[in-house]
Amino acid sequence: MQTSTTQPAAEGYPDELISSALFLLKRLGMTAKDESFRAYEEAGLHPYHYAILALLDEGVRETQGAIAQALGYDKGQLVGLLDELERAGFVERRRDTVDRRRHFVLMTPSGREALERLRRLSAELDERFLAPLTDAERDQLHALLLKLAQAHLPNCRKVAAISAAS
Amino acid sequence: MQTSTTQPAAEGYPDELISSALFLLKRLGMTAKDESFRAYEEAGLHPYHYAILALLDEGVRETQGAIAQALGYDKGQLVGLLDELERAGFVERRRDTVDRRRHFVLMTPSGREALERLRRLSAELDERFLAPLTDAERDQLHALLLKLAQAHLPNCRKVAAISAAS
DNA sequence: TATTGTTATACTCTATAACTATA
DNA sequence: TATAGTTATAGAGTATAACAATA
Repeated sequence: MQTSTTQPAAEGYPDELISSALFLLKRLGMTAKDESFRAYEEAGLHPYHYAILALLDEGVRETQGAIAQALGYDKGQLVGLLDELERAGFVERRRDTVDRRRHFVLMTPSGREALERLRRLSAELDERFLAPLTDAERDQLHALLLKLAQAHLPNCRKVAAISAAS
Repeated sequence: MQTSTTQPAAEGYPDELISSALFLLKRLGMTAKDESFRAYEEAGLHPYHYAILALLDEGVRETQGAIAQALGYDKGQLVGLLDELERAGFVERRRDTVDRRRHFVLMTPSGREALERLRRLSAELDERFLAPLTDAERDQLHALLLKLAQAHLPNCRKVAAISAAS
């Protein structure tokens, strides 16, 4: 579709939007999400699956409710994600013997392998998306986003300890 | 809901996710989008309406197709947005007399007033969301996001000229 | 009666594609 | 035949709420 000759069409976002950090954050966040989804899809998984496996790898025996809370997912949504992971053989659900309403979720050996693959994929995506930035700029960006995350993402609050320690 | 005593539940995102700038960008972008939507909703509008009015304020006579292209919206989606703006009296559609398939979109005086209000709202939202950052850090963040935007957001490409000029 | 996990439902957002009127 | 705008449809993603089992 070539630009019409009878009218000088606008070529992109208005300047006043581009000069808003929040606007850029929203658009870039959506773009990053879309690109991630597509990339994970080629691996037959979703970023959510990666988050679940990464959480399980932290060593704590997690019930479904705890997983949903830690990742900020709806518990109904989590059921389907765990179904998929279980079908793929990456996790197992095991009933808690002392409280039979609860199910612990355990990662299997092949789940650990999948996690490794997902880690590499995640690193590639970071690398690709942040390619325009130098290493120093990437560190800057991460530090700034972390500050915002601690204020705005309830599930990032605990990082206060981490960032203080590192 | 208090944490159960029988199991040490995870309290938030896994560290490996938090250490990814892309992960934080995605989550913060979604949060920012949600908060913006809610705030604009109280004003009876959407961020998209602001984008459209801001574009029209740049002075060029825009057809609907040009608006959709400039903002990256689906043309079918734009129809509804313009309907709402027109119902509110903020824009008018006027047929192009030389090519009667086309409609120019013009902002009305009360549309200009609405734009002023939306600008104030947008500034407030930026201020509120970036509150954890100093002025210098906000500039840093904006510069970094702009670099990424020029690489990843097609409709931000033109800013190369702007940022070089400023 | 409250809680864990499951299922069903509905609602938003978006993408696609059919449709009209004009060219 | 192709294009500008409109309308209709379908899909993904998400949130809500009803439900069964257990406490």
